Amino acid sequence: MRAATLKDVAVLAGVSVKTVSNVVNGYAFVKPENRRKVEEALIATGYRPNIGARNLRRGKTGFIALVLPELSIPYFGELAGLVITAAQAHGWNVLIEQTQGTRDRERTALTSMGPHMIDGAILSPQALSAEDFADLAPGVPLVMVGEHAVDVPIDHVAIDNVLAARTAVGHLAAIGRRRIASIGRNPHRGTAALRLEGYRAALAEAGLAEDEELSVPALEYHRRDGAQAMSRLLDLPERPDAVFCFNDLLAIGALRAAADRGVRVPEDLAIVGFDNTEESAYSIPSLTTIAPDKKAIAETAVSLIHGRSTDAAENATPFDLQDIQTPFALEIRESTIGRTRAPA
Amino acid sequence: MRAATLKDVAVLAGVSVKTVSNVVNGYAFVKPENRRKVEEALIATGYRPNIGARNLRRGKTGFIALVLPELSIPYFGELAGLVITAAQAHGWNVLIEQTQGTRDRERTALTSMGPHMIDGAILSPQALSAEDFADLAPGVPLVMVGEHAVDVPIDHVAIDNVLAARTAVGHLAAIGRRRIASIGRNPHRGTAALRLEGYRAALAEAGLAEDEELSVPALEYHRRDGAQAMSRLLDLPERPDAVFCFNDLLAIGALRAAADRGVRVPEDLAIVGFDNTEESAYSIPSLTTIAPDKKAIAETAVSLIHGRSTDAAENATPFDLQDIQTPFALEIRESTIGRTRAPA
DNA sequence: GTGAAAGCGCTAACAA
DNA sequence: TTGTTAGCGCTTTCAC
Repeated sequence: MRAATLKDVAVLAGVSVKTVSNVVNGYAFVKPENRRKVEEALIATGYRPNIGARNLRRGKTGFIALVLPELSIPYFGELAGLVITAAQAHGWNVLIEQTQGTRDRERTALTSMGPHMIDGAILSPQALSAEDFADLAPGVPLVMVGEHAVDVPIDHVAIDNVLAARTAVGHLAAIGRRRIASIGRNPHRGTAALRLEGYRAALAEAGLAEDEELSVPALEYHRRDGAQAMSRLLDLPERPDAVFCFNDLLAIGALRAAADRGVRVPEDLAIVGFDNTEESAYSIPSLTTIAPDKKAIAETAVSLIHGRSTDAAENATPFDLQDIQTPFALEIRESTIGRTRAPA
Repeated sequence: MRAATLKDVAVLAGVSVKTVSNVVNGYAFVKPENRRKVEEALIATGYRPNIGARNLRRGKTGFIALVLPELSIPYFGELAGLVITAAQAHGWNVLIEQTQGTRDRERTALTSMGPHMIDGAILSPQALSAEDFADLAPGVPLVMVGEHAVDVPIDHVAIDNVLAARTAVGHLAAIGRRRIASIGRNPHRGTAALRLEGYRAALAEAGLAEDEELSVPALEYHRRDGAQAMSRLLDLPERPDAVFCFNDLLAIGALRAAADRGVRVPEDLAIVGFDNTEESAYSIPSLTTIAPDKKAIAETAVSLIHGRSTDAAENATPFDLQDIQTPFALEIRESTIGRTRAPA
């Protein structure tokens, strides 16, 4: 049984397609009698608008793309869920593109999505550099979340990474730690540079000397990398008494490595993470972490695209680049101050 | 600058749209000279096909829906990533719909996706019952993963839940546990019934009596619910010496509740989870868990839809309902056998 | 208020 | 081998 079209409904209701269309789209001025007839026919046929056709006609697609490394990474899973919810409020469906964080796949994700495919894109780039943005689908509103490739004239939504890192490390200093390490240095990640900067600033503020060998790089930000990096730190002749990890996964790995060596957290070693993934509230010990307002990030990013995409259609506000900072908080848990209470 | 259309390319190349279309779609018989001209024009214009228009014409949408409770739940995040990858191989994009596990949202997800919107749907229903499937978009291939609402003539892909649960609980019995609890009983989840059945079968096989109060229900399958349920079990006058949790999140919560009470895992209490989420390999202690082959689930589900959707178009194999079982393994870690080695 | 008809960009019959 | 053309289902002028 072929699905009902507008025309089928019109025939059944004995009116024109236009009238049916008016009813379907909530146009106010329809003769009550006709409206009734149409509504009946709508139900009788089980009519559902063909969104594709509508969008083709309207010149919009009804989709936005969300380009991120991997959905299996908790932070991105959580973020994606929030983006989908936020997008729904604007009538958008979300196409998710996974890049594994490679520059190549980030490029193709962006270029393959023709301008017809999507009304906009939100991306969390890991490896993309300025030049890659040259041949982007023009006219597609783009917003970057999290990472910030400098020198690229693209809207951006994120927390203040430097301040957040400073806050995290400041907390470690405030509880009396003196030999504070960091895990996550990475020349290819924009945020890594910012978090490292915040880390250094906090050390300086606390009057602590920086020790090069305490800043351990991590190429990937998975649990495994955190465990490896932590192992290296624990092999040092003079062990750190605290470590700031650039994300929660690294911190979870660090926690694991510490446990494997019999190093007590937080007594011997305090650990702070970054992202406040749900997992961090239940690890043992639970993880002190920077909690970005992910909902705000998702909603702001979607709103920006929404604004741009209607702008573009109408009177085109020319070029007011947005760089929006969303709130964050320091969530203090057992990995820095020890057992206090069971998690909620 | 308006995006280039087929017609623009045709004009520039000095041929007809048909020829351009032939080139774009890889049709073999095009005069070499024309092909060259078209290809040049393609590049010059930066042409990108309008997928929406193509699909409208072809009567397909190029999308499949993935309907699941929440992307922030690790199991679903991981599964979604795999589904997206598998779908890509068939040229599909994936629309993700989050239902929060409520029947209402599951219903609307399924019905709102008109048949025009999607070529098929994969769903992981939590609360949907047989009658809800009555008014589904007809003609849209559907496959259920994981949960299995009985009496519904819909393709299904999952592991053998009874056997998996039996294996998990059998393992607990094999390491000498005698008072084995379970967390996750739930009248509204199809899998819960199966896992409970496997739990009971394993107890019987081990010659262990079943104790009603050791089967604790969980309405949600989040970490918090696992912690609450575990607390209840630890309040019992006669505590269990092992617990089988119906998913990893419950197990993580149980781990946390045990730690809060000073109950040692696995010495005092062995814990087994279900799903083998990445988190379970890094918890402290790491979690013994049932590891379903998620990749197989994702790929099988997508293949089924693919088969159905081409079937439907062509000679319609009438009705051979598929109920496919994918492999699983028992991943034995510290939460049942104690410290052995650091995770890889 | 409503109908007729054009056309969004594409594919595919049919002709040439 | 290629051009012409009719729609896919919808929205939207423009008449009436």
